[in-house]
Amino acid sequence: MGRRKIEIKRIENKSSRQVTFSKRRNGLIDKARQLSILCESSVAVVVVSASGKLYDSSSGDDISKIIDRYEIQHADELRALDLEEKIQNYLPHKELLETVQSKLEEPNVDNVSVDSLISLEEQLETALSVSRARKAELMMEYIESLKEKEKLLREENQVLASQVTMTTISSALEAN
Amino acid sequence: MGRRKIEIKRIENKSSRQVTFSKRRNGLIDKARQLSILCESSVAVVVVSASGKLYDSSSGDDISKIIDRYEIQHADELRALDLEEKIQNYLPHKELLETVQSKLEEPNVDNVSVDSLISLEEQLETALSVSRARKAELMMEYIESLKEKEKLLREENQVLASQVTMTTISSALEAN
DNA sequence: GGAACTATCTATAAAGA
DNA sequence: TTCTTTATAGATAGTTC
Repeated sequence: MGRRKIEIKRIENKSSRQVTFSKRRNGLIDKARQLSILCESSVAVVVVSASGKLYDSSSGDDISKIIDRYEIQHADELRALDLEEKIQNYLPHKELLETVQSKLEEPNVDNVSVDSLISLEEQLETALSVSRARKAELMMEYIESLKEKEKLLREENQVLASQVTMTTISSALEAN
Repeated sequence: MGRRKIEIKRIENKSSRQVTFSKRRNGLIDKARQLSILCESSVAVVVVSASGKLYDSSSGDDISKIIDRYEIQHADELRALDLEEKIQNYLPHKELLETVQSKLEEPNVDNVSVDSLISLEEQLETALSVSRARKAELMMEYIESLKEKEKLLREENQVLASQVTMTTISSALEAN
């Protein structure tokens, strides 16, 4: 639906790719908005440009709610570590709290409650370090993907550089 | 773009709402696919229907990678820290410690160990949050530097590509 | 200055009622 | 399927950083 039909393949011209990206991204987000209103649903759209810039939108509900919903669905896939953690770490703490509290109500307190507190602290630390580790992991993954991209670019670069050399030499030879 | 114009508001008829949902959802996902191919980007779409059913699609990369990318971007904005904060909210352990302390302040208790526990915990928390923040900061800096490097490579690449074109054209001209 | 990105306009391909 | 409305290609101008 434009001046002419285009094939669905990477647009080679950088600036028209950029223009198309911006236009179609807006179009997509508007379609998402319409779907959400027309059919009372929630839609989240996340777009990452080639340059790594992030664009997101949501309609019908908060994007984090929609993503949470996605993560709940895929809980088995380790992505929902989040939820798993809540279940695995939060519950024992609750129990532990109750234990500590009940211990406190007993007459001869000290050692037991201090021990419980230490253990609570340790469990809490574990839970926190898991979520921290998850964040670090996400960042590391991202760093790896950037490094990979860099490597590919360097390779492409080298091919191009040798092409320049070759064509220059051959045209010099032809000149003689 | 149908037989007649429709207003963007909830479709009241249940069955046509259902039909529209299905058609537009597919259309949206296809548009996402096209955007990703045309502009070498990654697009994730998550749709939750009114009945709670989940539909998702991704193009250009795995949906979890795209969502990870979203979460990294919003790391400061609390989504990645989510759990950490939630745990801290669910477990007001500082208050608990204070409660314990006040309970223990009654006759014949080991005050010293509780005091040192509280102080230890506070110090630990401070140290951890500082080093955590510092680590995240360093990683973000690193990510920025990688992005910058990528940008430079892309530019260099483009220069080389145009050189190849130029020399090819000029040697073709010389041949005539 | 310059690269990256967005806005505007019109003709037309394509979505969808 | 039909056939109207809409999205968007292409070109270019403007904006932001």
